[in-house]
Amino acid sequence: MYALVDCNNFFVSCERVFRPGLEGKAVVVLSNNDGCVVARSNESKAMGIKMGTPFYQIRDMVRSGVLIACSSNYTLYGDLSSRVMSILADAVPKIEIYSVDEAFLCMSGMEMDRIAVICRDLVSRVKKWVGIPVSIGVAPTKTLAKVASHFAKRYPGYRGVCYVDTDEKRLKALSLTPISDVWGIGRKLSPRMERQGIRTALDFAERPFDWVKREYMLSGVRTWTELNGRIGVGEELPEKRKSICTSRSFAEMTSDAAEIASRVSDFAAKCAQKLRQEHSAAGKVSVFLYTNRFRDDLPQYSPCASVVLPVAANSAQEIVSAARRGLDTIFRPEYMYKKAGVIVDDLVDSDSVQIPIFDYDMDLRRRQDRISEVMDKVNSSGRNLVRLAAQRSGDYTDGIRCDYRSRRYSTALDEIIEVK
DNA sequence: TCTGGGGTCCTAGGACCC
DNA sequence: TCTGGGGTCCTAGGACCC
Repeated sequence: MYALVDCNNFFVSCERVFRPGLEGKAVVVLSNNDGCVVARSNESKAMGIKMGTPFYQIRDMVRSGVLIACSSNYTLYGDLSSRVMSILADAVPKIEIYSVDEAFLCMSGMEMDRIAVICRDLVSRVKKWVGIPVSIGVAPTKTLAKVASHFAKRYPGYRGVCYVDTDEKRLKALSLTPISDVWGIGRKLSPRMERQGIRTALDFAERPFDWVKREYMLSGVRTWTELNGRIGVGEELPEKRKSICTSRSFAEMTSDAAEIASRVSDFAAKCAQKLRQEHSAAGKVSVFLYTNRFRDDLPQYSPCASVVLPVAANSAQEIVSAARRGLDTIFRPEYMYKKAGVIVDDLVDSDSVQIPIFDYDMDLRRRQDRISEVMDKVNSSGRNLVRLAAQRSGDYTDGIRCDYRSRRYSTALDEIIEVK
């Protein structure tokens, strides 16, 4: 059995922990730049506000006081997430953290009675110890556990935990689940399925295997298998990432080459820092640019350039210099850019990097590694006190709008101590 | 005026090989 | 007019997730 633990309206719940006055109110959390809605309280969902709604469309509701907006505060959410996860990890032999607000608990070999005790306990413990409400879905496969957790979340009668542990319950649950709510069926697939007469998860699960395979190939078969109660989704998520991306939208569009170059340098330096944090090195550095896709009155351009490094690297100097070279090949001054980013790919373990035998300046590499080490130490406060001249004077998150930002309630103290 | 960021996996098709 | 067949590997783009 799997238990999927899902934090309810996670970002909103995090804000509520430190502002109890938000309880019972219609609240939304906004993306970077206060651009669009990324989390909603039940009350704001009930008002019809959709995920991804641009903020300007609901600004009047905020002004008139019927809706409260919070800028996103990912430092806070990350900290509360790790507190929740450590409580979950302590309760079961094995946990797979699936996202910032979700984890699968592996309950294999346990009696249902025991599972029920653990789950009930976790709902109240996480609420009491961290202040975050969670819902739990229990079922024989991950996809069914997701279905179960939706019921747990939607109907208070379940008191936070829903079990799909018999075939009867499975069929009932699937018949009440719209196909678009199924894990793995997204916005492109669900309209297509509906045209084929598939309205609910049960409609899909009842189609013959061969038809599913022909129409929806491997990923369709996987979902179909899981809905029918047999494991189709693999066990473990890899512990190390395979690519790392740092990107931001700009508050205002720009064509300024120097401005964009320094932004890209910031993103590249941030990627290098993330690489070092998980002891990885990148074999490839890519840069991408976007014009404003919502402005159909303006010419559109969204290039991407990749630079292959002769030797996998993670120093700020090397990653930034590769990113700048890539940028030079795609930058065109006649466009107005709204967003840029850097992706590092082909990651390898940093202490197993292949060094060429000939034509390689080992001394330079050692110096760069040493410089990175010192930079990381000095910058461990989170403020970029030491940076390359190519970077901007601030940090890569500077210049983005966040008019409704909460404080770093749970991490600010650590920061002050470290700076001292 | 104003529309996020960061990942994974899969597939089709091209390049290349014999 | 007419131009093999069958593999593998890589990559870009598209789908999905939160």
